[in-house]
Amino acid sequence: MQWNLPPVGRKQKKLRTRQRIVEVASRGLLRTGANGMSVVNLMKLAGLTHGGFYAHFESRDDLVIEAFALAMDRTVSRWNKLKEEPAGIDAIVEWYLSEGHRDAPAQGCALPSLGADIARSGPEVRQVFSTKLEEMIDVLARWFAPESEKDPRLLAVGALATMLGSVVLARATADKTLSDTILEAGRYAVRNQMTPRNQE
Amino acid sequence: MQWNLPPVGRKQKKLRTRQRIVEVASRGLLRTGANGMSVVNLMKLAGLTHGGFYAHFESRDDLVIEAFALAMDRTVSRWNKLKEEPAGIDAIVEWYLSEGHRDAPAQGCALPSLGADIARSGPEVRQVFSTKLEEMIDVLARWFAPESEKDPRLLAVGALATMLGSVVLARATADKTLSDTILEAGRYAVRNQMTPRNQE
DNA sequence: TGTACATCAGTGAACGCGCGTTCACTGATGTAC
DNA sequence: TGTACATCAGTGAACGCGCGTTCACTGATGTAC
Repeated sequence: MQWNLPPVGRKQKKLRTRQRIVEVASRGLLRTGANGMSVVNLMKLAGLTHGGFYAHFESRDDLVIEAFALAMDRTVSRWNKLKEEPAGIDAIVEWYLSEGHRDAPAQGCALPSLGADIARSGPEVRQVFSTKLEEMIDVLARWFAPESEKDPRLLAVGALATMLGSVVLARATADKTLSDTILEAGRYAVRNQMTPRNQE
Repeated sequence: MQWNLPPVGRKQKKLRTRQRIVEVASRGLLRTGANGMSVVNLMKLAGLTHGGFYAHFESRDDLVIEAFALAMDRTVSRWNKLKEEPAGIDAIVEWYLSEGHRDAPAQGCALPSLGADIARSGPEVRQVFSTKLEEMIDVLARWFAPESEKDPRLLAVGALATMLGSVVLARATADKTLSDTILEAGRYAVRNQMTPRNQE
């Protein structure tokens, strides 16, 4: 080899492995919570043994931060895709408050699954969270009553809080009828926030 | 002793100890999450050693269920007290979305702290949750636009979801300014839900 | 192209630790007379 | 009231287990010539 590019074969394979671990972790942690998955189980799901983990990450905490950031990115991407549809923000709201999203946390938004865990985490995790949250707010804010005298971002935050809160409640409820009602209540509440009454 | 009442001294003392453990646990778990506190630490906080735990509870899981139910009862009681005030439901909303509530999870509502954990728990925990949630909805529903064509309970659920979601977001955010804004957005959103626009 | 050596992603046994739970014990309290 | 015995709330050492992390090793891949 006379061209002095770095050797790519092994490095690329390692990078793909690393991405697979983060991917598997980001879905697993949404399902089990930030502390619900061991390094052993995680690596097993990625088709590896646990020892190799530390060739890719400094610690389990580091992986959790990356996995968590990826999960939030995935939601932002999904929203950006959904906003292409004619329904626009309605498509986002319908998806967020759907039975499908409620029943498949691993494929869904990180906020209902990990929000409380993040609140208990260190400054690094919370900093990542804040950054990604701003992104989510920005995506939503573009649809929110730009003619209103209220900051669209404020309206977006309210709608996001309503959606995530509804999903938390709907997932925790044992009774399916009540759970479905909660989703409906969430959809109704968000719709109300999208065209707010004038303030007296 | 000729009257055949049960001996009360020791039994009452034991009952008080048991209540103290549940009390300590209910506050500790709000702070740390359902898996964040060991039996050893819990008993230490209650001023005891860990061995005695099993004189009071069959297992740690049993204690968690009781502690969690107590935490939800405490919130219901607080709301019932707040509703005596002239401000009525506004007092509840103001408390829920206050900086004080955000910054003291152990003294607050169980939903933002434990909601996601409950969703991952067994049917017994979720059954308790559903029952207590219905109580919370009932308390809130009495204030919600009884003249509206919409079920007041549906409005109450929407407001509760917005409040709990806002507190989750506000607690997770690293940036205090953003966190305060989230609380404000929550208050604004809930106010909007209390007098919904007419549906077209 | 073929051969000898270097690299390093991934393996799996082993570590120290904290966990939930058990159990023989203690000593303060209750009961019997 | 005093004495002898029974009860049992609480103690603390010990258990087996799963955890995050370390490390000597392996064997496939890359490099040098």
